[in-house]
Amino acid sequence: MPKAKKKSVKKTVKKAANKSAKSAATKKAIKTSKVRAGAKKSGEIGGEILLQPPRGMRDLLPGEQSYWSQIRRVLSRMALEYGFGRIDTPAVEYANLFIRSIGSGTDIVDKEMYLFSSRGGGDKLALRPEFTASIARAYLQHGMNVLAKPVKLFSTGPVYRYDRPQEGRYREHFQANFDIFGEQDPILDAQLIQLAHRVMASLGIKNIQFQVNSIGCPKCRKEYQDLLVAYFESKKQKLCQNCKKRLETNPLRILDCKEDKCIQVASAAPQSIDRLCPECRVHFKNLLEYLDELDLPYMINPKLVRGLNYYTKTVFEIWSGDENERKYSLGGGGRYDYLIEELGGEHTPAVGFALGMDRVVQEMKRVHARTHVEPKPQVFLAQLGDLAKKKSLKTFAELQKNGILTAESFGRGSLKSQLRVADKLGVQITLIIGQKEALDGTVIVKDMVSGTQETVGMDKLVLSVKKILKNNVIVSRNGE
RNA sequence: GCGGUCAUCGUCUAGCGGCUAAGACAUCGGUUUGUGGUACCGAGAAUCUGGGUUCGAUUCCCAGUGACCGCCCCA
Repeated sequence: MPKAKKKSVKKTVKKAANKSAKSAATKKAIKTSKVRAGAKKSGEIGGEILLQPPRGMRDLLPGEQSYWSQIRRVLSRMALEYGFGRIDTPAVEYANLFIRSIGSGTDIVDKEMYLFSSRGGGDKLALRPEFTASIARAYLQHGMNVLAKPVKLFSTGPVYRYDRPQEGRYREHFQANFDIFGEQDPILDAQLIQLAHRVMASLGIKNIQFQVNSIGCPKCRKEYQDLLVAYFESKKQKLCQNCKKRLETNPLRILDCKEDKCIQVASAAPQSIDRLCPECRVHFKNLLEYLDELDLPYMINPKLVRGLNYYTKTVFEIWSGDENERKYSLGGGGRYDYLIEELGGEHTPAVGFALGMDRVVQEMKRVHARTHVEPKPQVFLAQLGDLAKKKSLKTFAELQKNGILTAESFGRGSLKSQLRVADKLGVQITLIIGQKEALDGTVIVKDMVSGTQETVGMDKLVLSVKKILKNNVIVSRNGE
């Protein structure tokens, strides 16, 4: 049988010789189960329980939450300012929704989507790899086309992509998503980029840059694509294996290939912005004028194409940091004027973008951005003895009701250990209820800063605590 | 999907083909009776999983898993 078992028994016996046999054995058993709690292979139903999340997924622990709440606060404020209504859609959709909207031939659909069947086996489902398809679905389903245009929708939540995890790249990651339906004017595109810029600025992330491009509408895109294919066909021998395939499936992506030889070929390729139809050309020109007017940091990247098929006209990405530190984009988006039609609605131009929240957090850490820190309790409630313990819960609730954030450690017995905790938490006041106080209906109010304490009646407790807190604030203000 | 680096208490690290795997931080308890910072004492806590080589593996080899990096792709 498994070596581990033999070993643990051996060790247990050794330990047992020294110490209390029973407890050592028990602990060892628990210890072993920490990582393995069964005998079968991982992933099997009824198999071992791995005490870790699946690959590419992670826990966001309390210590990290100040970044996340800061982002959420900024996002919801911006959403409000720019008139976006919050929408939440399921993380699971029918797979066809994504296949139709993102398009087969894209990496996201072809190799990164989590696909599964429902229990009945009939429904082909998928974990969402992005938001826009779901939002468009909801837009249609709930008849939002009758709302005053533009319709602006905002969402945050997890998305799932089955790719190789690295830093800043997770199989489950969180996106904030903004979509605007019903307007084709590029001023909306510009406004969206402005919004993204302001979100970053509010988070303390300076030094960002937008890359923008226009890939045209279906008409000029088709013409351009034919031209591009013809060009690449003529240079086919010089392309990498992948790009030879892309010639059939997604020729635009060749422009974005990182292989040296492909870069060389692509550098001389016709550019989409030179081949735009008059309408798209004007659209792009106007967008750039708006961006100039807003003084937003952007550069035109003619090779920017993006991996989703539904985009038309404007595409853009957000990058941060200095040139050599740039590893990945913080967000991206673009216009998708035909997606709603593709899904069966009336012609509805639209534009949207997604922000990678995990990457934004990483960036915030890198630039030591300010975070949102939740208020910490300034009061600790200590109890001593059975009667006091009984009263403590009620007192605790009473303090909270009066807006006094209070910490406690009711499970502890000794006053000393409770005071240690109080000190560690850095509270300003410790309230002590002992046997005597419980009988008298009083509380000891101890000022942790000065070390002085006084006994007050239970009815005066709130008042007394508030007074000390107020004084201490003044003292600390003067101290600054 | 391909390639590279790595894997020891909760965390950061040490170590060696062979005695009980060491330390720091953190945690918990104590230093007499109902009072916190420091100090002192004590406790619990780890060699990722599986296989191989070996008398003996935490150490060497292989595979798996995971993290990180590069490619691919993307947020």
